[in-house]
Amino acid sequence: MPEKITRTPKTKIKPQLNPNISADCVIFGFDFDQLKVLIIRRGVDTNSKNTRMALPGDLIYDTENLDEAAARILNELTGLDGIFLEQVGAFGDPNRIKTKGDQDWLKSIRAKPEARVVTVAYYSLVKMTDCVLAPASFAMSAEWVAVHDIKELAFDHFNILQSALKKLKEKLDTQPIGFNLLPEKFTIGQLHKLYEAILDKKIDKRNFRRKIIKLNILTNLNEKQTGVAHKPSRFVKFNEKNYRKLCEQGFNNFSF
Amino acid sequence: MPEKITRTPKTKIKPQLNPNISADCVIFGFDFDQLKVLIIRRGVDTNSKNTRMALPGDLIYDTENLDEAAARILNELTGLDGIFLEQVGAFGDPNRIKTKGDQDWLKSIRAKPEARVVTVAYYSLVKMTDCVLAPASFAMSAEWVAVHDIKELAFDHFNILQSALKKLKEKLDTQPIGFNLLPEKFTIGQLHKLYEAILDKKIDKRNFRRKIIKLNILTNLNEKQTGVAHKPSRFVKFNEKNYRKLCEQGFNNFSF
DNA sequence: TATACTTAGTGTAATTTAGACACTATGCAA
DNA sequence: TTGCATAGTGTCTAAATTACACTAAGTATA
Repeated sequence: MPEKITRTPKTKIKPQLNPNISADCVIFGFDFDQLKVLIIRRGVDTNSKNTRMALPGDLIYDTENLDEAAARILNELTGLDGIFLEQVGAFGDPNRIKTKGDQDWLKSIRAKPEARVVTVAYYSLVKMTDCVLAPASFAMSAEWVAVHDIKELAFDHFNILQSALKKLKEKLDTQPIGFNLLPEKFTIGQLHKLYEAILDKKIDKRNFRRKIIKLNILTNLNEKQTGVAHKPSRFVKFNEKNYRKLCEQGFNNFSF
Repeated sequence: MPEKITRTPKTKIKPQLNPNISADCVIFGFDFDQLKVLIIRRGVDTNSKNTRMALPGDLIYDTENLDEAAARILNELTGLDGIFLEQVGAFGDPNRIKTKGDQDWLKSIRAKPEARVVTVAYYSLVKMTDCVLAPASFAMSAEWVAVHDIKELAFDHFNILQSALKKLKEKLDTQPIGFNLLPEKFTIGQLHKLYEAILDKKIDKRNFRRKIIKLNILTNLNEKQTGVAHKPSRFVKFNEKNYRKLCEQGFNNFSF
């Protein structure tokens, strides 16, 4: 499974899942309208009434580090590599996986469903269109769900989601990571909408444009939108070189 | 040992250390001059030449949550309870405790020194004068070391320390947590020095005073310094009520 | 006892940033 | 051809940031 892991164990023991440590991923996407999260759903193979939704996650292998485990989970679910991925933190309440519904689920996927598991949560930002979602299998299927529509999740995953959201907002306040959610070419209007979706508030259009343009990290493209029922917008792309230059100057404020 | 833990395990199994999960604490203190960290040192019972320094930490009990584990470690080392404590994150490189010196140490304190251990790091802010340091024992002794003087630590603890420092700086940018490091009564000059020590840069005195005073979270005391070889400064104390009021207004910027 | 030393405590001006606000332009749809 | 939707643009005001220098009040020391 962990085919991307290059680090090899010091011992001769074959890589095995650690029963006490897992990694969960909050994978954010943006459909030009809403902030979405990749959610897995327990299949209909059980007779429980309400299907339960959860964040993708897995126990970690003893040979991989935490970042690698999160990247593996992300890759298995989306086919993507080299994606923005940042740790949210560890979640380790002894009772975080102890409710009846949670245990039912765990019994179907884990060797030791009752083991104490501390999970390390990550959030990642992906371009939704780049994702090749794993086909729905017997055990679970992955789907994009609007953050706003998520009212509860299995285990402590709703809590994890909220923490990831908070972290994402804070990060967006200091670094323009939003580009990770958009395609190569995008419009300032789309970027604007993205900020509003993540920060969950209205941002004045002119103030937003002024501020982002002044940073000089957008390169204008000689291309416009087509087929839209309004004045077409010019496409731009993220200028990574200028961004790095900006960072060297100690840039760390991009709040709205 | 975990006498403060009120949460009881669902199972009848007696609380035991989880071999794969530990908590480490970066305990910051301030001596009115430098930012310090509480460091433990392996005793002189071994014949290794350079004594190794490390952050206090321990495997967690299966019955306690992560915050409780960190609070327990803090309490065991300082005698303090109810202290500011915040998670830094999880550190889980498979090789983080695999060097020769690290293994020698672990063999002297752990049942399974080779087990894969993911540690969850916390940082905490204490009033140095309140600490009753555990007496130096055979195994280890605790001492305050200036952050600037720490060039290396056992395991991945230097890395953890740097992450904790980063987190502390970020937090200080949004909330006036520095009060946790000062006694009840303090002077604005001391607070100023604290900010300079943590942020590791000079801050203009008048701008600092203006900004902190405007927040209205300091209460003037009718008391002055005595016995100092300069104009005595008036003591102030932190006004928690006004601070809460401020927070409700959405206060989240206190950067210099 | 006078002088040096140290930190306390204070104000202003210039620049930058944040926030509020309204209209014309351009393409498609009806 | 009218309506609709989003693109794109500038100014004014208030607030925040930054830079900057002197006097005050104690102790230490010569």
